Amino acid sequence: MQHNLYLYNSLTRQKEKFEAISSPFVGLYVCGPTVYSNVHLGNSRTFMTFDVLFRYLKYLGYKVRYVRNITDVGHITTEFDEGVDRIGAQAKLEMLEPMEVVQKYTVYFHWVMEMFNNLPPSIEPTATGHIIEQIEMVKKILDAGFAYEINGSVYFDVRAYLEKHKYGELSGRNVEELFENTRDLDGQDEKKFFADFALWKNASAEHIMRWPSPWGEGFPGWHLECSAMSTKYLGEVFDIHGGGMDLKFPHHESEVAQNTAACGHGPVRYWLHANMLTVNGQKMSKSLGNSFLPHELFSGDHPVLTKGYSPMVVRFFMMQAHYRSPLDFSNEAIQAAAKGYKRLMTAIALIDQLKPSATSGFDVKEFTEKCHSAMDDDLNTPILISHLFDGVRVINSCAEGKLPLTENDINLLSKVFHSFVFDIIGLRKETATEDQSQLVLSLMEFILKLRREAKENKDYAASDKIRNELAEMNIIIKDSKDGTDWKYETN
RNA sequence: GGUCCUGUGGCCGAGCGGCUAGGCUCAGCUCUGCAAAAGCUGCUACAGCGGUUCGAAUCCGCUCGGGACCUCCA
Repeated sequence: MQHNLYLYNSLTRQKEKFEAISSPFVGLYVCGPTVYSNVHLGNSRTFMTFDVLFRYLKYLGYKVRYVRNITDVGHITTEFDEGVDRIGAQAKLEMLEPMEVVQKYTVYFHWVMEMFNNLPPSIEPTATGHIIEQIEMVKKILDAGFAYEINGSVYFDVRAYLEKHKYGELSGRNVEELFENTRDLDGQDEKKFFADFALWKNASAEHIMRWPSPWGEGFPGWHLECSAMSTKYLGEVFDIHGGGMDLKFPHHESEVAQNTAACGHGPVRYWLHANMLTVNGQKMSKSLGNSFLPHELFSGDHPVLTKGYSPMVVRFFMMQAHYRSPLDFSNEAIQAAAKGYKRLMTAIALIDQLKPSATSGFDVKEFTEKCHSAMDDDLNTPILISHLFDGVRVINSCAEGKLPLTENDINLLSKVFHSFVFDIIGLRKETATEDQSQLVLSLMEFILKLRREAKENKDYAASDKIRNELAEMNIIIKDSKDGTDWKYETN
């Protein structure tokens, strides 16, 4: 595969050239949502980030198997005391069957992914659909001597693991230091060591979600599903694993340990972590009350929001920041993004109307290469977008007859813009279901004729009235030398 | 308290040793009946203090500020 893609690998803390294990195939695993509540905007940012990676790898010609799980059991709120399963807890709260909870929030999740134009993953496995695989993995880890059973639960034995392997490499953590900083180690815990984590939890009498296992009825630990499912669908070693930064520890660290314990080696070549979305400088989170849901952002129906924004404006807004930087949400910032997005889309629509010249005043090849190298540099979408706006200026100048472009260059420019804007960044046109029926076209022609006549008679009150009234119907009038254009716009 | 990241102009946000990021905002000009759009020009930057270097927003140290993680988190 001919390319020059570099990705920042959390494991080595540096950018590395991406080399697929068995090109042209690439295995990509991304930690999906725990479907006990609606995904919020911060979650969406992570999935958008890896959607761009998925898209770019495909653009480069790779055959990507993109696996993104749905966590529908095992995500425990606290591992001390009883261990409350998030799905189970929410089921009680809403008085629903756990699988109703799962279904409800999975449907919302899929809707949001579609609204943001994220491509569906190749496989979207659920934890409950892979109980057998998880039990098998627990057995393997037990057999290897890196886990122990107690009261029907099985825990990963971090101290035993530390004798042969490192724990904490990915997140840069030192277990001894963790120990020093963890207070209140009460003796109530069944774990032998504070850093041990559950592979399999015994289900108490009232626990709804339960499966038979060699250790009695129970349910799998959260970290285990990713290990089991990534191994099943991508193999013992695969190319890329992604997720939000807040999953680095303990989730991903434990995943590495489980795989290493079961197979003798780490599972992943490149670990990628997306940074957080903040609101007023603080991580978006439910407990802080600063999180809002995608549909609230679309409608503007939330105290934090001054108005609604379309999904593509939101996506564009996210793409203007690098995925490894925190991104702060504010009304002002997204307002600015909305205008930028419109400017970009308007220019793209203009490309096909450009009139070719015999010569070109712009180097389209060089432009294309710049766009490529931006993406090659660890998916630097903000730089890519800055280049695209250089292209926007070129398109607009050409449209005004101030800059010549050959027919070949125009075609090339059109191709490049479509590739990067639609295929790679994953924006899509948000045409406001424009009614192109003959009736509408005739009526508009008639209205514009009335306005032209008013203008010719210098009856500007009338012409302005027509323009203003149309604007209220979201029909935007633009006068130019050649006449008057109109278009229907939303937002 | 520990580990790590970060501090750029009115706002957002790249850059990571020398070369205009870009978007939005604001001002002027061109176009225009006026708008809008577009083009051109301009306006404010690299938290502070030291150090390394011919040269630092970029490397090092300290100070101050912000954030993430340290078994809920995308």
